[in-house]
Amino acid sequence: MPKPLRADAARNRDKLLDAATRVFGERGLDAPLEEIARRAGVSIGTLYNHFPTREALIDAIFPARVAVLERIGAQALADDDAWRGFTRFVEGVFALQAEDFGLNDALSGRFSTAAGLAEACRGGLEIARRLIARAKDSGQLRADFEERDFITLIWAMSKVIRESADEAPLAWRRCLAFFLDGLRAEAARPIPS
Amino acid sequence: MPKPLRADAARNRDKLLDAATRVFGERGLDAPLEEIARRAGVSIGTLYNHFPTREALIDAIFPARVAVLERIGAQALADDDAWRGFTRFVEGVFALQAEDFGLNDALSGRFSTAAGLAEACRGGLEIARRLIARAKDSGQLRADFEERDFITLIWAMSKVIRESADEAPLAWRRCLAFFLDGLRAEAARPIPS
DNA sequence: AAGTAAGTCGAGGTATGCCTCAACTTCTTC
DNA sequence: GAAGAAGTTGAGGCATACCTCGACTTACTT
Repeated sequence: MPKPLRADAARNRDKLLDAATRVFGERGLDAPLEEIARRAGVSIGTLYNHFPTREALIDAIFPARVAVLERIGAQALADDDAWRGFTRFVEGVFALQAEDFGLNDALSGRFSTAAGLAEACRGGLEIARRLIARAKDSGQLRADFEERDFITLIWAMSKVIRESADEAPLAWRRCLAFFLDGLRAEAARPIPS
Repeated sequence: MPKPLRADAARNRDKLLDAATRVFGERGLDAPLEEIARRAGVSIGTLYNHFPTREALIDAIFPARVAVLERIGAQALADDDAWRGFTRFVEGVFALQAEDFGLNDALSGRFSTAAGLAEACRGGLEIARRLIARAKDSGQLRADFEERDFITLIWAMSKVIRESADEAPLAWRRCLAFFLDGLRAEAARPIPS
């Protein structure tokens, strides 16, 4: 339906998406749009011509990246061992976040105004829900761990990832290991009110 | 040594500290200084007259707040049960952070350029170190938990606290409970490299 | 009560980043 | 290759926040 772009416009659009992916990846979703335009070798006006809002740009990039998570989740669901599937999924998600500050922001809910991104996140959460249920059913994941706790975990780890990126880029793995040990059914103690 | 302030200046200084405490508490350490001046009923020039940099203002407020942590830590060290002391300290720290976004920023290392604050944090860490050692010695805290993991935990929880403050102000307690269950010696599994 | 040091004020300069639009350039079509 | 549609440009207006400085006001001293 949308009429085809002129050749140069299509080229510029690609350059913009490319630059945006890099800049968002390095600096997060609130990186200055002017830097994206600069890196794309294009004027700020052209950026706005293609993507009238920051959300539009985000929506053009991140749903596909989030979809990668769904693939990881699908593989995890195929794992014989429900616990191993769950942990591999979680580790996979954070490993991706560690390489891409934009994805990090995207998953931790900043810019949830970007409709396509929000939709993709819902898809990812759906898979997470299934992995959680399966790991609980197998008796390996503690019974009181819920979907909302998964979201909380994403918040927690996203900060750790960002904060330690320069100094100790593997710190998040240690932190996650501790956390996962607390999620095993046999480690569970009642949550104090 | 510093000659005494004129009466009105001392009053303004107090009003500024008061306003800054509230504004930092609500909005974090990067709150606009002009709002602090406004809330103090004083001009921006007066703010700069008393506190030439943001750091000076932070240093005038937060060392005392961080010192509260040391008191909590001292109480925790007095607890018969080393594990209970450790967990009470941790919970105490985060409970304070939950009430004060400024303290939250302060402890998670933003504005570590503020010398007095950094010093106070070092003091707090010293206590944490002792609590950790004691809880490990008692065989209750897992042996591979280190001081740097405590710092990582602070990063993690600070984000959870901030993010959930509006929607679910108790989410951090759940998250912390899971995490602490993973810190018990009997829950510990080797950390994957 | 006057003189002066101390303190206050706030308009305005600087910087960053958002976003627009009228003039210009380039592609495509016939 | 001319005309028109499509796309690009970047200066400039807007907003926020930082920070300064010269004119003004107030408190203290004698």
